[in-house]
Amino acid sequence: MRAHANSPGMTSITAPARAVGPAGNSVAGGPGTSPYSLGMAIRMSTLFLRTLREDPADAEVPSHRLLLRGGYIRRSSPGVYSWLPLGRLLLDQVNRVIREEMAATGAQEVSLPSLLPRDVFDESGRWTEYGEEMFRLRDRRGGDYLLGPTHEEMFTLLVKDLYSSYRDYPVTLFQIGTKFRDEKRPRAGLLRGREFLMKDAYSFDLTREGLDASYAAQRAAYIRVFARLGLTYEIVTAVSGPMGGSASEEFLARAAVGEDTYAGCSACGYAANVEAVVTPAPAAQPVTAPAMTVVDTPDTPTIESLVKVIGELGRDITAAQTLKNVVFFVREPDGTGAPLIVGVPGDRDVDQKRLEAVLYPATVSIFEDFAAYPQLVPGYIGPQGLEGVRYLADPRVTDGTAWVTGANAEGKHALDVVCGRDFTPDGTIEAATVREGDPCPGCGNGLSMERGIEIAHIFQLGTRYTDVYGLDALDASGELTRILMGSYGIGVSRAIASIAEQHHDEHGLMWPAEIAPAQVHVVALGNVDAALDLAASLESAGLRVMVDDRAGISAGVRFADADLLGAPHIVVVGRRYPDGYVELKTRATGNREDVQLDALTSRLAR
RNA sequence: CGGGAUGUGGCGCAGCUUGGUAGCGCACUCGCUUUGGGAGCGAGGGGUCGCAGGUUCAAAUCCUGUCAUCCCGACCA
Repeated sequence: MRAHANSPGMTSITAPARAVGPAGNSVAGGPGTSPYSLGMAIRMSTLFLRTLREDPADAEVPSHRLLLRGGYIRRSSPGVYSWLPLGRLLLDQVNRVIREEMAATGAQEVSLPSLLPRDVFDESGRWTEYGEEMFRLRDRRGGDYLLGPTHEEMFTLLVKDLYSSYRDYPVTLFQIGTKFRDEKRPRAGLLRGREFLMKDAYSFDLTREGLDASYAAQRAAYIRVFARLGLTYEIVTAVSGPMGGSASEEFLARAAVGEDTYAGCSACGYAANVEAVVTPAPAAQPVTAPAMTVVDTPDTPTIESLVKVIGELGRDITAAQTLKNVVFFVREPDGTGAPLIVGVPGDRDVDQKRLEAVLYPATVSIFEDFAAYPQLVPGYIGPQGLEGVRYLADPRVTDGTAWVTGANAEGKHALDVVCGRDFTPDGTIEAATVREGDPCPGCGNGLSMERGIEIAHIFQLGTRYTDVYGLDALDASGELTRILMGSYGIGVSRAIASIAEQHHDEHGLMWPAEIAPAQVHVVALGNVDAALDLAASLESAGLRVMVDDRAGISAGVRFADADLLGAPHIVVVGRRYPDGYVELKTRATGNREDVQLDALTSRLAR
């Protein structure tokens, strides 16, 4: 495939490389100044590129550092980046892979606006639900608009606009475009931006089975996409977040700088985002504990101090036998709110991320208004005899389990407080922190915790949006059928950063051949004409080629830039060229060998 | 939103304590030399020192305010 040719029938309109002088800059003006003309190698002598020798001070993570140093991207404003020519070429390659795999599923590409009217989002509820994360703006007439964070609403309306018969379905549409989220704290370059590139696809089906099939097709396509992008990743079960929906999986690229934590089980293959990890609940057990007693435990506001004091009273307990009760304030999207007490084993904390995931779309904050609830004694709260406040317990708090917990009085705790006898929670909740070694819900073995970057999220929306807009199809018997929807997103710019995270060393980037902006980087040491000739012949053999034809640059700089820019193969046209040899360096391994010119193309092809 | 730090040419930094009219390295331009792993010598161009007030004969430097950026945490996909 001729990657740079954007129209199959087009041929080169530039002069052949051969005609260009040794200085590499002899063609002034006209089409020849393009560093990557149609069907021709990228010429560094005219490429809009300046590599940086030193790390920019504000770049910490490897992908951000190297993409900046290599001249792929430039920061424009916080969390917003420009793509320079090399970055743009890289992006084109990644988009090409995505488009090919989308086409293979039968999905059709469209392009919807980013500037969206408020009323559409009022109907879906997301104008209020999405919160501060949404970029909002106002036009001259005072009309409210937003910059799209995702496009469920618009796609649903688009399909409703055109389709009304069961004969039209199923259909899957996708687009690759810019998304906007007003991050409180953008960070790590491309990994978490306020403006970013996303491929989002939406499937529309008549039946549950159809939705399952569409979901499976997209999931399989994603597996192929990420394999071609050279990413190591894990598919984990997830919660669906602000988009709503049921079945939900995330693709997490393994990376130390990842912001998502997931739990994996090597024994049975279970993998879940830490938000979605299910705690195996022990079976209810008969009550064996003696009757509840209350003891004086002054100055024990923490679990640690409590365990110590109870021990001094002659009762050896561990933190895991205590019940910690944390008060939160839960605010619903409509603005109403109420306190909620969450009970977890004392050796664990409440993971607010997990808590919010369960309570979504409500938001959670730390409870402070103890004056309004005199029955709540901070540091000494217990579930027994608690009135007027909702109490949800960890799944490990099953009937018959006995706990040491607060006695709802300053300086007092209660022993042998038995669930089902002394108190009954209003329900269970997954909110406790998950730890390395916790039992796997699939098989009971120990879970391990890993960090990852969320590069894709797929979920079955069902009728979440089709209900809102009334997207129906007339079936064969003339009845209306509600359409079932699925949503499938790939963070394109984030995936690129993830590739950089997984494929680099101390010298620079190491792109997989499939998406490298140039698959071969030809370094001219002295003999620029020869290098250009070679580049042209490699290009005509179907490879994407970049050639360092810059004048007056020392060999060391050329080698360093080649390593930094990250083409998988580096070909050096140097001292043995007159004998018919060039040096071939494999970027990923650092291996170098002399290769006969005649054999080079076939070597690179395999 | 809490904590920490920083704003001086395109990039990385020094100068600020003790005010005196801006400097170093890289990059860039020109010349000569050099030419297989970030070359050498020489000559150059480029900065209202984040912004606004104030103190002072004089402010990058001192004072007040403000804005911005980065990092950690919290939160968020």
